[in-house]
Amino acid sequence: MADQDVAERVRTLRELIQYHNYHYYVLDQPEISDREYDALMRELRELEEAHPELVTPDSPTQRVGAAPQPEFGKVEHARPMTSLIDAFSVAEVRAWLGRVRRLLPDEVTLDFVVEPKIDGLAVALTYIDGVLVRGATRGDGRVGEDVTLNLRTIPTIPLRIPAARPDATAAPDAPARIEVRGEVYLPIPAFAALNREQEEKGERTFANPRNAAAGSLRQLDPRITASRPLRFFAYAIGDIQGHTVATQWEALHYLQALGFPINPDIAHFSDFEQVIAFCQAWMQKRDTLNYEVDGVVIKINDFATQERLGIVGNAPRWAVAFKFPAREEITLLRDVGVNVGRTGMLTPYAILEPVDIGGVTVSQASLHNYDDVARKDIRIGDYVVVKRAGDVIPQVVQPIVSRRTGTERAVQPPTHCPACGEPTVRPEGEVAIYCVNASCPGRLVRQIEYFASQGGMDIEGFGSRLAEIFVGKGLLRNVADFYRLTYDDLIQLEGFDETRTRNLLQAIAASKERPLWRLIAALGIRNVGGTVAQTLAQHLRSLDALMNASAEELQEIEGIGPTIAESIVSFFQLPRNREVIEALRAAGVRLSEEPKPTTTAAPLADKTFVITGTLPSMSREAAKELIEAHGGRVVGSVSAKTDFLLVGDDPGGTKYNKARTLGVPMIGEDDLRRMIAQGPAANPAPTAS
DNA sequence: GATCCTCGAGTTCG
DNA sequence: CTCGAGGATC
Repeated sequence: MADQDVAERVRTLRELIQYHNYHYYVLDQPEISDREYDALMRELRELEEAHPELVTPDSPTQRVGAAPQPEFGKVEHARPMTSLIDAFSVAEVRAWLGRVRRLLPDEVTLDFVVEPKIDGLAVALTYIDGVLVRGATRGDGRVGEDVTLNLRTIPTIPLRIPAARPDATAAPDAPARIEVRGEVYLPIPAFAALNREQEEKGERTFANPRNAAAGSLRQLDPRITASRPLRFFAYAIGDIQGHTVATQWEALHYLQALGFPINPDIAHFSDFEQVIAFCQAWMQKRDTLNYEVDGVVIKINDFATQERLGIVGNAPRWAVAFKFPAREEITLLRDVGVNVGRTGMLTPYAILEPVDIGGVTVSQASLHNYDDVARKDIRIGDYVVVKRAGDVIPQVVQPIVSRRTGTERAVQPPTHCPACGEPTVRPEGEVAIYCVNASCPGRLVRQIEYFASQGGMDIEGFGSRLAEIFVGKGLLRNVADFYRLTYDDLIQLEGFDETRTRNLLQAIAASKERPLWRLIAALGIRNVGGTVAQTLAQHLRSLDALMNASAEELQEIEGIGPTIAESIVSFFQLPRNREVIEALRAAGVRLSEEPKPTTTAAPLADKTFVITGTLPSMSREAAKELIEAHGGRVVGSVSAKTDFLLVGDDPGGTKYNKARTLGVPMIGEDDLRRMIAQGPAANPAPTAS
């Protein structure tokens, strides 16, 4: 590249970075992902390193963040609030240690303090003679905004130190002056509640807890800040007079003694392998926390050693931030497609420019329903925030409105079914849009798929791909046609040799003997899933009884109300559906069942379980059957009525946290087996999480 | 009539 | 897993 071009590129990069700094730090509305931003910074840094004559004092590489907003007073930090060197892999963390080692004499031994890196925003609190006199945001690292009034509304920030502590341990005297640094953040449940509230009020929602915390702290009216449940953890001393501390570990405990909340999960290691293990353990654990953690900060413990290593650019050499893979990216929404569900429900889905989010390439995401799309004002051609949370399934969070060019198109709900072309219907008061054509081929594919699925008749080896082919070839016009398929029908299909053909025919034949409730569920009656089907099967014992029952009779059954009863009656009123039943009967499918012998003194009687995570030695389905076989019930979500949470590896955050707040005992697979073996009275010793 | 609990339906990538 | 909506209960 010619020197002139380099100078031009450097100028362009600086303008771009400054623009994005402003959006990120001042407006709390980033337009590009952290990754894209990092790439810009990296390019600029490399160019400046190759051409030192181009470096200027105001280059973004020489500063952090953006200038403070004019509405707040400016505060100069006693010592600059630096940023951290990032490491995106274990190898990069090791490389950091290697660089540190080379800068120090061999006889220096190192030990490390590690802290989960909470995704909030950094603040500095100044106390003089024990009184909180000022609180500031980081701003550009040198000068921040005075948000004292807002910070004073956060309950865990002491207004006076030493703060009274419940354990009544003797607290040290307050130092003459201290600047305490820490992170202000918003717990995830509070963030979700806040967004719901904002939505109801028709105000803009926040893309993530960090933005919400930043937005809450930057309120000009402290009463608004006070209404947001912000929290605080102290993590460093910026400046101190009248007391000395020698290490980071000591500093943290001194802060705690003064009454500041410190993160309970900090640790101190002298073995670097334990540091690495800590990082990896936290990467696994991050979904189970009720606050966002985007990495682990590793600091060299000894302050004298820190001093020797010093600061390069705007980041200290003695600390590194091990960053977890991103769970959120920004990408282009290319188009919006329409899915036809088994019930005829039409759901929009986003077709995205493929983007890597935490190691997985995401190219599609459900958009739920058209109301949701309209509420979020998502348009085709928008850049959108895409999140892949602990639940793995990607979702489109919101559009980047400021990045619009004016060529974006609004998303139109379909007026005609994409599969059959019939006009669509939107029932009064419902959000969903339906195709009501009973013989819509799109619906038929999904109905067939559902009939054969694991929750239904469980025809092994028959999935969505085959459902499409079989319907397309006209081999299946309804679910009863499964039992008419012959060897000759299948062998002609692509990919079907003799073995595969025989296997599928065998699997279909085996499905004739499924329990009655599976057949009822597999029929796909609206509002009738596995649980309701079991209730119906237990009370009525045969499909004929179900078919001939009136709505009134059905409502006698506990758990069946007017809506479900009506769904069932109208399903069997359709001649088409009665014909299918007769065909199933003729094919020899089991349509009734014997009354179940009453279970005697089941050890888990009347106990409700919720399962989360991966169990060591059995599938969740197997665990469910085991519990039900011994009289217990398994439900999908934790509530006050839940007796036990069965916890496996990598538990989901929602259930785990709810169980913890409600005090629901947590048990492991071993505890469950013990409860079953020991009989009804046995209470488990809940294992530590 | 309000509130809590539970169920059904749809869903991504490799 | 999350959402919306049905059912039971006060």
